[in-house]
Amino acid sequence: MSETAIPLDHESRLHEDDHHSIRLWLRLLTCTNLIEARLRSRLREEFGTTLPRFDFMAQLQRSPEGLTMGQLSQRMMVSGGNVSGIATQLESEGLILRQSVPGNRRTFCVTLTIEGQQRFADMAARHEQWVIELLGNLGSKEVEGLMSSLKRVKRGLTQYEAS
Amino acid sequence: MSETAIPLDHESRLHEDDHHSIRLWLRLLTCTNLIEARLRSRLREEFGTTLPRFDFMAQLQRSPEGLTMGQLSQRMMVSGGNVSGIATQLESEGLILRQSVPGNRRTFCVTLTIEGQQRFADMAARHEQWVIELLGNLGSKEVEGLMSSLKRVKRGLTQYEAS
DNA sequence: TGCAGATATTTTATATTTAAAATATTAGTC
DNA sequence: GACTAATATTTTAAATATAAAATATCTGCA
Repeated sequence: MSETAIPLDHESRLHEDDHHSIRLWLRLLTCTNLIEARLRSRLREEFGTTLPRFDFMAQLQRSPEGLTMGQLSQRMMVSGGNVSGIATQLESEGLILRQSVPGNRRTFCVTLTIEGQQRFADMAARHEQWVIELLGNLGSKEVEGLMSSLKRVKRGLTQYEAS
Repeated sequence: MSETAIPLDHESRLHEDDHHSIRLWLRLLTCTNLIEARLRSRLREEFGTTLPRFDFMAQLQRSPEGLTMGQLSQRMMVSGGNVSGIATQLESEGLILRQSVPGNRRTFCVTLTIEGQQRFADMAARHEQWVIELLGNLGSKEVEGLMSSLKRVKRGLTQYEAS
């Protein structure tokens, strides 16, 4: 038991004759789910917030000039209705602003408030520590290899979409 | 624009000075989300079902002797309440059985019905095609490299949990 | 100008998900 | 046997997610 406990996860559903793409997909899913679960529980414990709210604020912090709801939806890879709901929450908590733009009355310019910036900075520092802890056992060679392979995966996915 | 359109996704939130672990994490998240979205929409279009339901049935098909609710929860990496709800649905549709076990009145033994097995077989064949399409642009060398690196990621995550 | 179609967002209805509480059962200990 | 703790599952409440409908606005064109 102490030697080689087989983890039970998505990969438990594999058959011996499954295609290697299936194996890769399930391993990818397992790793992502494991990391997400850790980050989610820590964000909740330490900051009383959630992953999508953190993600929302992270995108805004990266774009100090502000983002529209549509841009946030695209970058967070969730539906428009979803960001709309999260924005309503964060706005009511005073962490973001939804300002109307002079030239265009359809769009909003969403930015972090000062309080939102400070709050996010605290969380981001801890978040970075957590991710480094979670992935820190990899050497830089291995990280490089993963980055380039995953870039190919990503490119294959996005160009596939176009065809 | 046609040459090198920069995709807007989770990685858009990166800063120049972010740690390489953060970069890796966001790329992992992006790839997984992209694949999940494709699989989800196709399962809905072609079979009118969802990813968690497919996952639930996949785990059962892998274990013909049956699984308990707790085992399903662990392997699907979701909460117990979640599998409980999915099981209720699949049971009402006649795709699974939730049988009580003689020696232990706490647990259920969940199995696929004959209809469930057939239904799953149809979906699994298409699912495999989709995943091969989505990841097929990778050479076998690259898949091997990803598999071994992700194994290290996974090991780091699960042993980290213990410490 | 007027209008058709495209775009941006929100709303609605429904489904999913989690965490935590509730329920029920089992196991261990004295 | 009785009591405590652990285990297995379901239920509940709140948050999250999607798809589709509804609103509102903009753009282009005749």
